[in-house]
Formats: sequence, structure tokens, C-alpha cells
Amino acid sequence: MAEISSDVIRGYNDTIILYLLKDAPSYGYEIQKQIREISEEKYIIKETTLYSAFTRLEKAGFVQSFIDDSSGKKRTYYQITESGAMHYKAKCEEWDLTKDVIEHFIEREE
Amino acid sequence: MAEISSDVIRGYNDTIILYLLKDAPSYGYEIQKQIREISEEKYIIKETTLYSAFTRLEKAGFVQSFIDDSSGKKRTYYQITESGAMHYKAKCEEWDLTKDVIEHFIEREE
DNA sequence: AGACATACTACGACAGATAGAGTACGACAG
DNA sequence: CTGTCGTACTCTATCTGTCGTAGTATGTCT
Repeated sequence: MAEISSDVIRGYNDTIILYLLKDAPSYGYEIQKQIREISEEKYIIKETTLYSAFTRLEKAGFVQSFIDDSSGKKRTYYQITESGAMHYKAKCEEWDLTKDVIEHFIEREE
Repeated sequence: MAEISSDVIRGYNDTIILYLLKDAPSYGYEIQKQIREISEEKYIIKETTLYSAFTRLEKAGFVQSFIDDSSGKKRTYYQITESGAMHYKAKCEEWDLTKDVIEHFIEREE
């Protein structure tokens, strides 16, 4: 990966979700809460964005879903796959590259 | 600006262009070259992306265009406006916020 | 019983990015 | 004086992630 495309800085929701599934399966509502908490309320992901990301990630084979209602509430859990984990790592490296590039064009107050 | 939307990490081409117009007017081909050089070949902006960005920026009042052919070649130059400069500053601040949020979800090898 | 939180789904629209093709002109080599 | 290369764009159509709006259904708490 020697260069980034302009579009790469768009799809980091997928990366965020994969990060949150890294250690254990989870589901929509929970993920949404975690994003809000971890970002200290700075980022609140829209429901539609989140669920459409799940669909995309599953189609791509990066997560697998299963239904569990042992908690009383019926939920669709998502579990990261091997290829999802690899994709996450690749996106992290891409992020570092992207960030470095953009930083060249950003100025800050002294 | 207390929180970012998911979409904010998408439109940084506009910011990059405004940065390059900050000190002097310039035109498409030149801007493209500068982006490639400054990013050390890591980012090569597509022509269509660039020119559609110019259109958008002009519509928004962030740049003004004028034609100059005193060099022999006819070129459309773009000049940043006051409001363009303000927009650039705002995007820089937004970037810092966005970057900080995303960094929470990125892991690196030790 | 009603309000509120949880846990989604469906549909349509938007905007930035991109592919692909085409136009036009100047410079320069053979 | 001809063809190629670099410069400097324009036009059109398509893709994709995000987002607005709405609706459904169940569990919990008062």
C-alpha cells in the first residue's frame, strides 16, 4: 500500500466496529453505547449507519452474526472473523498513512 | 462543534486545496502536482475529484476563479476568499477532533 | 396502563469520489 | 511538418457510505 485514495478517509466506521468486536461478540445497541463512551460523547454513530455497516461487514466476511435471546431480549450478535481481524490491522496501517498525509495540509495556531 | 459526524472524515480534499491556495492563487494542474510532491507521492488526487472540488468550493464562496493566459497557456486560476480562509481554519480544528476520536479505535504493533 | 429504553428494519435521498472518455493547445524531436 | 508528449481542462454516469424519516416489537419501571 504505497498511496491512499481520497475515499479511504471515509469508511472508518467499519474499523471502529471491528475494533469493538475484537475481543468479544457484541450487538448494535451495545456498540453504539461504547462508541459514545469511548469517544467521550464526541462521536455518536447513527443507528442506520451502524446497522448498514454490519450488513456490509457480514457480506464482506469480516463478521458473522448469530441470534441470542438468553438475556430475555432478542439480539443479533456479531463476531469478528479471521479475515475481519486482518482487515482491521490493514485499516490501522492505512489510517497512519492517511493521517500523516493530511497532517501536511493542516495548520494550527501558535 | 462538540461532536463529529461520520461524514466529516470524507471531505478533506477541499481542505487540502484551500491550504494550497492560502498564500497565492493557483490552478488545477499545479495543485495536483503540489499534492503529489508534498505527500511524497503518497497521495495523487484524481483530476475529476480535483475539478469537482473546485466547482463545489466556488459555489460555496470559498474560492473565486479567474482566467489567465499570459503564460501562453489558458488556465483557470482559483483564489481563496475570506470565508474560504475561515472555512479552512474550522476544518483544521475539526480534523484535530476527528483524529483524536479515531485514534481511540486504532491499535499499533509494539 | 403508559412511558421509556432497548433492539432493530426498511426505504429513499444525498454528496463526494471515481472511471472513462473526449477536447484542445503548446513544445519539441525527428 | 508531423506525431508524440505534457499541460489543462470538461462532461457524463456510476458507486458507496452516510443519514433522515418512519415504523415495529419487546422488556422494564412506575
